[in-house]
Amino acid sequence: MDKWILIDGNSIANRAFYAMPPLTNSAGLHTNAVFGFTTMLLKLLEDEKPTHVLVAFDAGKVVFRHEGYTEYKGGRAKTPSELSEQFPVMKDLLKAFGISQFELSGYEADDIIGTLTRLADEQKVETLVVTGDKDMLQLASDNVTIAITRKGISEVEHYSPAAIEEKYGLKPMQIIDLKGLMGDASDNIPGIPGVGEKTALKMLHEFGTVEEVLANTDSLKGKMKEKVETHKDDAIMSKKLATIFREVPLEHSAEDIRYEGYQPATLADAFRKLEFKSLIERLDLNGAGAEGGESAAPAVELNIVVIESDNDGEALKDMLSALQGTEHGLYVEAIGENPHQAEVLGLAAAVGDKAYVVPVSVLQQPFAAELRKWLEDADKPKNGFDTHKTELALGWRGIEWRGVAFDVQLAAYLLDPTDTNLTLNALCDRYGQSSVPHDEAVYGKGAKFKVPDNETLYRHLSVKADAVRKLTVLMRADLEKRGMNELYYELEQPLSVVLAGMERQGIKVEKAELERLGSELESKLSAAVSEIYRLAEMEFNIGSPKQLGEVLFEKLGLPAQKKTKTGYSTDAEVLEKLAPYHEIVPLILHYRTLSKLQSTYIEGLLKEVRPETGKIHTYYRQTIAATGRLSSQFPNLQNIPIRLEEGRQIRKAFVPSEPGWYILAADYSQIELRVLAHISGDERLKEAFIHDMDIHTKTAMDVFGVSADQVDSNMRRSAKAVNFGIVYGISDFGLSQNLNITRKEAAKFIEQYFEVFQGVRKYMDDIVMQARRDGFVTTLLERRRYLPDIKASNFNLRSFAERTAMNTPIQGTAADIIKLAMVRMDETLRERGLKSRMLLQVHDELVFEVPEEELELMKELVPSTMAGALKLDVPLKADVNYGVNWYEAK
DNA sequence: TGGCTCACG
DNA sequence: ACGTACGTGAGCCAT
Repeated sequence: MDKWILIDGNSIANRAFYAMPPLTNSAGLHTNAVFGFTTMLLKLLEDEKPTHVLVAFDAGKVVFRHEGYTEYKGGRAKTPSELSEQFPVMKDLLKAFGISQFELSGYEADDIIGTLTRLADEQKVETLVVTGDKDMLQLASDNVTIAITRKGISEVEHYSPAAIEEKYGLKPMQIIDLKGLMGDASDNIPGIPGVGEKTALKMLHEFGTVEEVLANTDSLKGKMKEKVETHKDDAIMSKKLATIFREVPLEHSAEDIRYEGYQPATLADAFRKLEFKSLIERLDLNGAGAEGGESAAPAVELNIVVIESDNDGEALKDMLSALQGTEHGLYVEAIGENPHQAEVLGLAAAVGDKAYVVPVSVLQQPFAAELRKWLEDADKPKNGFDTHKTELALGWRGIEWRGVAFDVQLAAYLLDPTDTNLTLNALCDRYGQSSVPHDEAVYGKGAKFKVPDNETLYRHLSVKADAVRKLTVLMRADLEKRGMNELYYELEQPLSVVLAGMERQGIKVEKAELERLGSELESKLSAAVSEIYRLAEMEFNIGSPKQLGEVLFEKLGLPAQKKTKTGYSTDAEVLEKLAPYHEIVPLILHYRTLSKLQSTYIEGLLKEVRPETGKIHTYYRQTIAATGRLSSQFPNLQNIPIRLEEGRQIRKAFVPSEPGWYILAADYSQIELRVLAHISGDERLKEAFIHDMDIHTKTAMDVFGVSADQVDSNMRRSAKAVNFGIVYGISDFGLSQNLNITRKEAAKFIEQYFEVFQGVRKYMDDIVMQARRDGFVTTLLERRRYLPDIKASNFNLRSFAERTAMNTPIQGTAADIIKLAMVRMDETLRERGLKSRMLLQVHDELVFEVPEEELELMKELVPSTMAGALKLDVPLKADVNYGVNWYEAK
């Protein structure tokens, strides 16, 4: 079966150019559009496995559409030279790929593609059109799917005729009617002024085509009628301009676009010229082409010494003396996502042009005692990568890794906390270092994972250690430059050690208690299931949103609320609204609650309890959250139920690990709003916290202008929602959703809030301006988050960035504060020789286990340490509770 | 593997 | 006119 891919070259190149950060090769040639284009192409080839591929380009100045309308595409800014210089490069690269490209004087890429899709329809060949231009949706058919780029270029959304129907309620051909009515500013297609997408869709749903709309203007009202009638001709012309011409005189046949695959050598040479090192790695082209494998090798050839047996005592001595200074890099390879269970393969150390490798089997032998002593010596500084994981992986094998001086991964996170690819390979690319091979290329992935032969493995570890050595120097300087030394060395680095301690300590969980709750749930579940089947008069999988949707909206005929990509939405919000219509609905909500508890919290947690100790050991990730918060995995202990009593019972299973001890939990009171009071300097808000008032009640008093005893529960609830909204970066829509009120009412609340809390309004305005000016926002401890979308022309992207600008300093500063408290608390417990142990962190809460004799002390010490972690213009406050389990500590 | 749903702060 | 509240992780279903 043939499969064609037709790519709109100009459109994709444009998208790539604006989506990618600037990038040049050493000759100064801009390459970002080429790079983006290429990554997208590779993904397409891999995902779609086409038999035929064509890239079409616009050609010539005079496009036939100009005849009769000279302003077509007139308003468009001139293509910047940084992009136009990349077109010839792109065309050469396509040649190297062996991919055909068409352009034809006087026609646009759209028309060429339109013509080929006509052939595809005639021959019934499965075809994918790839473009950034929604106009192309008009080409969709049973054979032809349109892939539209979104979010840059890495992702595409596929549109079949059914998908278009679902999203717009239109047939593919009606897309040109849509454009005819609403126009397209980017192509200078006028449409009818004042008609946007919403209005246009409404008209088309009623009348079907531009012509029918124009013939029925009588049924329109007032201004709209007038506008449509005065711009009849514009609409007709716009429709014509938006119509893709599908009869281009091509002198080619389908055979001309057959794709046979690329020649590795040719492609390797082309990539090398462009300095696309990561792509060479990705396609494993190192051995290919003119330069053979040399280019991927480190600039200076590493001299690798493998320490394999006790005959290598001398080499080991060399290694240890070389490691005395701080100019080194260490890398410990620990395989597996969960560090508590990771398998350690070995350790490599790079100093100068030398690398020493110690396989794990050797590391554990008697003659390596000196090395182990060095690793365990807190006074011997070590530079590593993901040392948090290393500490856990080695720790479970009896080696206490201490004395981390610098961690390249942690530093990279602070330098850009939104970076989701914190691998050595990616960091080397970003910092212009010679590339480290992808782990996937060395080990394979998934079921194909395999440790390679020793030579390959040792080389890989050496190259990584060498990369750590080089990146350490660069990143230390970067942290310094950004004023982040204190954040790194005084907070995050020490915290990493504190976290590892908590994780290894673990928290004791009573399996029997979970099992007891589990069997209660089981009987409630089976009762709910049979009742649901009875009311539905059929059996189906309640856990399948698809089947549930069919039952609710088709069989039972309940009114569908909103839709998702794949069908009816059945989330809790929808079901709440449906509850009055049918008694099955509350049962389904109940079923959802129960099955969530059963699968995630009973079965899920039971699987994580270590049989030897009865404990659960979570793993806090310190390099994930963009705001600086921690996250918790394997299992997540930061989302144990509390809001509903049924789920809260789960907490009864979390108990102290020593008999007679207690669980003590302390949480910050309103930390985010206190932080907001501090950074905004708003006098009223500060005043409220200085007097330790109930903040939601106080907000209600001020916003509604009433006295404390006049605030009813509804007013307080609204005020609470407004306070939440303020922290999140408020929008009238968001608030209206949350409170189930109209947008207008929500907007009024917000306006009233800002009238009263003018300092907060000023903060919100200032922080957005600051983000626009600097490109980033910071927390009190100089944690930084970049907001590249703050200047985006796309409303959505920009609005999102603005809300993030408002929220991140607040959420991030709160994260800074509790992290400080954790480091202090750990020190204090140690210094005072206390037995109490810090076990968990849940964003604004710390959980300890405490022996009876320390209870009185800890009840005072924990909240005072938390409150004193950072001095603000308002007091910080923490409440403390304790009990025989986590449930009782409330 | 991605989408949906839902648990937490 | 645009379509949203901020930040996470896990289980299950459908593909």
